[in-house]
Amino acid sequence: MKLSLCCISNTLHNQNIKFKMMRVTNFLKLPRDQAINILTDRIIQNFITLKKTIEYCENNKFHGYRITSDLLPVINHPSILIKFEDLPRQNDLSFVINECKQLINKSTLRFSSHPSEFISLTSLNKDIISNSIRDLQTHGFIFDLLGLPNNYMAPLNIHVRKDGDPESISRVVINNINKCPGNVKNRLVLENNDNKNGTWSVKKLITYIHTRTGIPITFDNLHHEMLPDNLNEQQAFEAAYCTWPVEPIFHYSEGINGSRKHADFATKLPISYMPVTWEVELKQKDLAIQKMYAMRN
DNA sequence: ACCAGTCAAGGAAGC
DNA sequence: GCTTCCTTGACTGGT
Repeated sequence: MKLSLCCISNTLHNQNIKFKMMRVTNFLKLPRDQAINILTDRIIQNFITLKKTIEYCENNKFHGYRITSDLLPVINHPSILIKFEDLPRQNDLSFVINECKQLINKSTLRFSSHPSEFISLTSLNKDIISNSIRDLQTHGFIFDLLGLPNNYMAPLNIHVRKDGDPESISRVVINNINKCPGNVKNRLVLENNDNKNGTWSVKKLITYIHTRTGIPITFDNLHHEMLPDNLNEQQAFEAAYCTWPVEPIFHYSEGINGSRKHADFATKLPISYMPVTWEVELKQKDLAIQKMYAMRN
């Protein structure tokens, strides 16, 4: 059983090793130079936290790590728009990023990222699409900087969020995916979703998008439970599995009382019908993973 | 030192 | 057609 940590280690968090944020309103309140300096300090801190979190995963024999999308707060916001290379202290940034890169280079972990829920490749509004693609590009850029594979070994996983006619929505999605640069497109994968009466089950993603593009489909057990679309768990798992040219990264979580609110800990273990790495979306994070590894024994 | 309120985003759902 | 909620963890500002 291979398990992967999502973004944050609660253990490190309790030691005050945290990812730093910055809010748009706060940034805009300050003189731009001062705001950029504060932001840069926080970004450098974030790469140090990233390094410590990866080390923690290694030391605890985890099998993967989902890199947080909050490494570079607010830089892509339409009213801020800073290019990474325009940040000050480039030497300091290069230094911490290189440390992460070296660590990743000798690591056996699978790395991934799950860009924000608010990224939309389905919108008919051009600004929303260009904002979304810019955000994805930043993810691709960071993955490149960290020396991560430019392929599905290091996937960028997003949802198709809009419900409705799968034929017309899929056409919009595919068209917009094709606008993404190679370092995004080569890594982009799509995950099943679970809105009430929702559209994007594993089956629909495969039928309307995978078969036309080859884009791999991420299986999420909880989303599948909420929207099975006439496939049982094994069928959905195997159908999604077959869409990946490399070993898949799937998502495992449990809801509280049949809801989609994530539970603290697992009560059972995911069934790997075929070998996969499971990203564990449980609130107790690394503690939940450790408990799952202990349950196996 | 601590706590409650706030915040970024697009879409869904409720009225 | 408008408002509220969803989600997340850290920041902010008041005490």
